[in-house]
Amino acid sequence: MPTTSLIPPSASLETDSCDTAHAGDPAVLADVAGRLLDDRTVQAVADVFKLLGDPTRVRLVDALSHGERCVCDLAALVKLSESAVSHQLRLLRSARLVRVRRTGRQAFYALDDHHVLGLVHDTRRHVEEGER
Amino acid sequence: MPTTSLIPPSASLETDSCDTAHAGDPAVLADVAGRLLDDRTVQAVADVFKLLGDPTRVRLVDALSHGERCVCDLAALVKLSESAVSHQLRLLRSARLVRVRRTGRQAFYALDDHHVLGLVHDTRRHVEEGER
DNA sequence: AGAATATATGAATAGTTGCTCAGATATCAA
DNA sequence: TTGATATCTGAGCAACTATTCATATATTCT
Repeated sequence: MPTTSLIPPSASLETDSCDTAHAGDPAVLADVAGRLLDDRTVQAVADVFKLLGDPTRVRLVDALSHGERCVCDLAALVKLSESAVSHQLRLLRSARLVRVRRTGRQAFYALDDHHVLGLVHDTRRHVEEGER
Repeated sequence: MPTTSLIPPSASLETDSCDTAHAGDPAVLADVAGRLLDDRTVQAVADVFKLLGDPTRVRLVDALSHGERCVCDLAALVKLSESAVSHQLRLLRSARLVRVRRTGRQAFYALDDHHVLGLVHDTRRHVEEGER
């Protein structure tokens, strides 16, 4: 069920939207407005998606889905410099999507979030479903 | 189960990674490399996330989750110009995340993808779980 | 101690993105 | 037709991003 509102989508007659001051049926619109996600949540959600919205970071998450890896192995897997990988891992780490375990001079990164893999898998299924 | 590989994550001894030419245990690394998502999939997945990685577009998807809406109502809901909203809707539309239904001079947009709401909901739950 | 290795970090830069503004298109109303 | 409304589109610009390069830090080996 895509609609949670009790009031039907586009009001009674769909011709009474968008006159002066750009107001649709005020009652319906106010109802929807009251149900919108708050700014903080919207920003937080967008931030997570933005982090996953880069091929390099998707590759890193994908690589880490097979177990923890050190920076230089990750660099080899995603075919980028260790510096570039380190920069990206820092972003993922500051959002707690990955965590580090340091041993000697090596840093082993691992996924630190049971949701992230799910998101990537869902999206993967979605794009594979869409190409036809 | 986060790990799909049959070969354990960091090889037998975790000290045999990253010598010359940045190769960890070649066997393990090659195994992981062979399981990585291909470039096309990675790019497609990142593209979807990138699309959702913007507060305005998250707001639009959220607003549309309560039913179809015309451009100017959406503009009022997300508090942006109709031009800005139209630009963003075009991006969402070209990725088939939303669809249009034109009636007279109005354009009613609706979610065109049963996965997208799920992604937003999952991520919302994730960020709300993370703040504590 | 000194050299080599693994990672991290800051600055610089090329590329991208999201908005505004002005104008185009299309529909409806008088 | 003329004017108003709803949406779309292109150009321009300020802000952001991902990489590279040079360098710093920290650890191990000889």
